[in-house]
Amino acid sequence: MTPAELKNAVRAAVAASVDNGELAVAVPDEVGVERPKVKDHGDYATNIALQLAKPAGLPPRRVAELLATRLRESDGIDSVEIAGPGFLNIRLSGDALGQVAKQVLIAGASYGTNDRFAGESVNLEFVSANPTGPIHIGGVRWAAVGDALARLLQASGAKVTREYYFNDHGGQIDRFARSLLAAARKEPSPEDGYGGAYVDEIAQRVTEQVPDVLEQHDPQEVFRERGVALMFEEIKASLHDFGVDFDVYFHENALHESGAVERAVARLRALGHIYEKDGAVWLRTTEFGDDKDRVVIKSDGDPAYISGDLAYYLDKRERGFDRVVIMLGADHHGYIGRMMAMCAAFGDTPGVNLEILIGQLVNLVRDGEPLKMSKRAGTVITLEDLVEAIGVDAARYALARSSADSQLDIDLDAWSRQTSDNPVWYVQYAATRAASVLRNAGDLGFTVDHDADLSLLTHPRENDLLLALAEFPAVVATAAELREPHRVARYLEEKVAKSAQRFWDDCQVLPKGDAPAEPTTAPRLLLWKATRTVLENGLGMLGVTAPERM
RNA sequence: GCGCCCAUAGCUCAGCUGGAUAGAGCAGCCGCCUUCUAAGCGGCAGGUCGCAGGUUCGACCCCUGCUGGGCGCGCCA
Repeated sequence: MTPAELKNAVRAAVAASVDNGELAVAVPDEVGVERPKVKDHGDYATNIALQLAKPAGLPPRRVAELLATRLRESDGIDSVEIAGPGFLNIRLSGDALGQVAKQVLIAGASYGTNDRFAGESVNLEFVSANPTGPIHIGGVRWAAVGDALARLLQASGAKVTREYYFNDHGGQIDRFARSLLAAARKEPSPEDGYGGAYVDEIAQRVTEQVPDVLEQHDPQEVFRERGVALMFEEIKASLHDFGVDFDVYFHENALHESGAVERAVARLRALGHIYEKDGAVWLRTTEFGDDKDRVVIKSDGDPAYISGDLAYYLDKRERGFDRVVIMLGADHHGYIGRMMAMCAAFGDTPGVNLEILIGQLVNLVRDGEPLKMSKRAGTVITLEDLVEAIGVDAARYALARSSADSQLDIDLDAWSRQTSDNPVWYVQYAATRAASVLRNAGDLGFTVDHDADLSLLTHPRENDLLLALAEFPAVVATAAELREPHRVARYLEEKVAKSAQRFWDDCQVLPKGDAPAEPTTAPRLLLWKATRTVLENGLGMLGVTAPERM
């Protein structure tokens, strides 16, 4: 019996009591069932009686008694106790819990998927770093978290498009081009230009592609075009090596060249949210909660930066996305007000059609001191610096295991150590132990038998592990719904890997030496297979590998 | 001045959106390898959940005000 099935049973008990006239309440759509912190409180607990007591006009314990009586008659429930103010503590029968392992095997790679976002089309935009340098550490957090979120939403039934906004229109590109030109001429970088060894590298490569570039009549334009292209290819390659690939790379230039900006402004004008002042064109965002109105077309006739955002949002909606999600760094949180106002100005619902997630800053720490210098990028710490220090798996896991709402320090020494103070190793170690049991079983001629007698899984360690595996689909759904992939990482560490390690220690699976198989051999093997499946699926959602051996 | 995020064990962080005795990992101390990976497991110790009020049967969680830290408030992009 899974938690979802148990919820249905509890809800059915409520419905039955209502039908019978014992409870005068509306049957809730969803009832909560949780794992109690204290083991004595059973396998699962629900506070539904406390919640229904007030509307029913009955004491909580009286409601609890009514529900307990009915629940005790349900299949798969061993006992129901009323505790404290009116909690229902539920214990499952051994076989009902054991069936979870079998269900994991049957579902296989799809175990953990759910239909929370079925039928929804979601556009996730993240990283979107400017092609003026290697991808910096701020963008890396979203590379890991955003990609994990994409996987979680997909696992929850959504149709997800990963999108990267290629900011190739504004003045920072000109500064980059001037920096490349200066480097090629062996001159110092301009005051407002870009520094770092990579500028010299890119300038060098452009010069190799176009040997006479400095003799051309507009060399800066050559450096701009080719330098940006090279930089962008490099960014794509680093992200690919990091396990992150985008479905759409969208060019800001396209919005300006196609007339999309003008169309977006015209649309807003028709809706009555545009006015002119001081020779510029303004969007009345204050009408929708922003703290000041925003210039859309500058007095010199050039579109302001936000006009690209207007057109880009409209374009995404016209491409059919129900939800447009944008993930930004903490230094961009000031955009939320104007973006949400813009969304409302188009007649959409902020928070539903447009969602903006803010990730706080990440520091790389070595010897207790924040890293300040990068080999290639000067004072900007890059994706390469991180991966070089601790590897892709540790990097992705370290970034994905903490809430994006909090600033994060990544201790490079701890995460590069191949010991137990490195959380990703702990989870991967559990996964390799599962693999090794299955491998050794195969060598001994045992196969995983789907018809194994799961009622023999009565050891407390087995019980705990089964309960942990049963939680997975709900963890995935919650993580997707709250946009918090770190819940999956914590679950894998604290619930699955922990329970699996304890199971390993206390429950020998394979017979020793030449001894014949024990009755528990087959069900335990099946439990290991289910555990391996959950660890693989869970790590997979974070973009981390589950090795066969370490 | 205004706004966003954060504050929980010595350190790094969870806490399932109001429930039972606040949880992990590391660091510290004590145990466990005569067969599936000891990169592990068990135990001990460690807390005024930043401070002060409020809301209610019940608050780490919600509200208000402080304190401290990070980041922002352009006709830049």
